[in-house]
Amino acid sequence: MLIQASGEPASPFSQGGEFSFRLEEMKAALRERGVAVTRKRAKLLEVLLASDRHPSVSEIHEGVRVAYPGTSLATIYNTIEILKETGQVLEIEFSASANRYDGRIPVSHPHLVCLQCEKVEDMENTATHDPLERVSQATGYEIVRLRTDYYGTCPECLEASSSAERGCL
Amino acid sequence: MLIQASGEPASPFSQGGEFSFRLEEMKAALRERGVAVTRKRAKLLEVLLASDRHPSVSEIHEGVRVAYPGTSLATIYNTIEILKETGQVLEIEFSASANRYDGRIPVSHPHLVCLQCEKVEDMENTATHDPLERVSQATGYEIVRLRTDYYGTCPECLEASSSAERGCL
DNA sequence: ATATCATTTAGAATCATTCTAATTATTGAG
DNA sequence: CTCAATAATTAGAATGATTCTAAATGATAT
Repeated sequence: MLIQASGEPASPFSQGGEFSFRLEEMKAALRERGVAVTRKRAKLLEVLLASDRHPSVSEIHEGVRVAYPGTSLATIYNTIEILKETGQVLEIEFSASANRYDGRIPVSHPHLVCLQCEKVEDMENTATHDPLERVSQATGYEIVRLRTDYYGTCPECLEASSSAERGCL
Repeated sequence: MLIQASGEPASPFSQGGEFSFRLEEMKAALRERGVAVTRKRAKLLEVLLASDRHPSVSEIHEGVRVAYPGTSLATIYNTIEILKETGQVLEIEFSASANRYDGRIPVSHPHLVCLQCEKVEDMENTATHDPLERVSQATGYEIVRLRTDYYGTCPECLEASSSAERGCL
C-alpha cells in the first residue's frame, strides 16, 4: 500500500477532526529534534492540521495571527522548514503560486489540484494510479494533466558520495 | 497507454537524435497558432530538443544566445508560454529552483529527479506506477519521495463555469 | 539576578517569472 | 519600392514567494 503513515491512524483519509494523534506526533518530532514547542509553533501545527485545504505559508500565517497577532512570516517559514526536515509535513511545490503543505499525511500520496480554484485535495487511494479518464470518472474532476515524479539520488551521485565518504576526494 | 504523443514516433523514449519529427510538429503548432517561426524561435526549439536534460529557461537562453547573442530572456519566456498553451512542451514545476521543460515528450509522464545534482530524467514506462522500492530497483536511484498530482477542474468549478455559460451570472 | 542559548522579528536580499512600454523587424497594400 | 500596420523583441522594472541577516526578545539554568 502506498499511503501509510507511521503509527497507522484508522484510515489515512478519515475525515473527522481525528488529528490529535498527528499533533502529538509532530510535537514529539520537534522535541526529538531538540527544538522547543513554543506557543506559536503549537498554534502553527494546529492550523496546519485544522483544515483539509493544504494551506500555504501565508494561510498558516493568517491562522496563527488570529491567536498571536505579532507573529512574523519568518517564524512560519522557519518552522515549516524544521517540519520538512523531520518528515512531518509534505510540501506540494508550485512555481506559479505558493507551495502548499500537508501535515495530515506527511508521506507521498496523490492529490487532485484544481487549476481553476487552486483547491488541493487528497485523492482516495483507489487503485491509485489510473489513466486520466479513470480518475476523472472516480472524482468528477475533468483531469487534463498528471504529474508523477520520483525524487531521490541518482546512481552517479550515490557513487560520488560513497567515494567521498571513503575519503577518495 | 499513458505515454503517447500524437503522431506516434517509433518509441517515445527512443534515444537517437530522432526529434526532427517533433521539431516539425512544434513549428506547425506555432504556425497554426498564428505566430511566426522566427529564427530565434526555431533555434529555441532546437535547443529544447537537443538534450535530454529537460533544460530550464536560462539553459535554453544560453543555448539560443550561442547563435543569436542579443536574445533576451523575455523572448524565451514568451515562446515557452506559447508552447505551453499549444501543448507542445511539458512544464516540470519547481518552487526552489527553475522550472524544467520537456519538449520531446510533451504529454504527462513520470520523471526521475535527482535531489543532489538536479538531473531530471524520463522514466522508462515499465508498469509505470510502482512503489518506491520497485522504482529504486529498476533505476538504481535511491528513491525517497514520489510526487503524483492530477491537475484539472473540480466539479464545483465545472458547474460554476457551465452556469456562467448559460448566462446565470 | 544574570549569562546563555534558542526563538522571533522586521526588513533587506534573492531569484524566477511576469509585465511594460519602447524599439525593431516583417509584411502586405498601394 | 514605400509606407503603414502588425508582430516580435528588447531592457529593465515590478512582482511574489522564499531566504537571509542582524538585532531584539524570551526562556532557562545556575
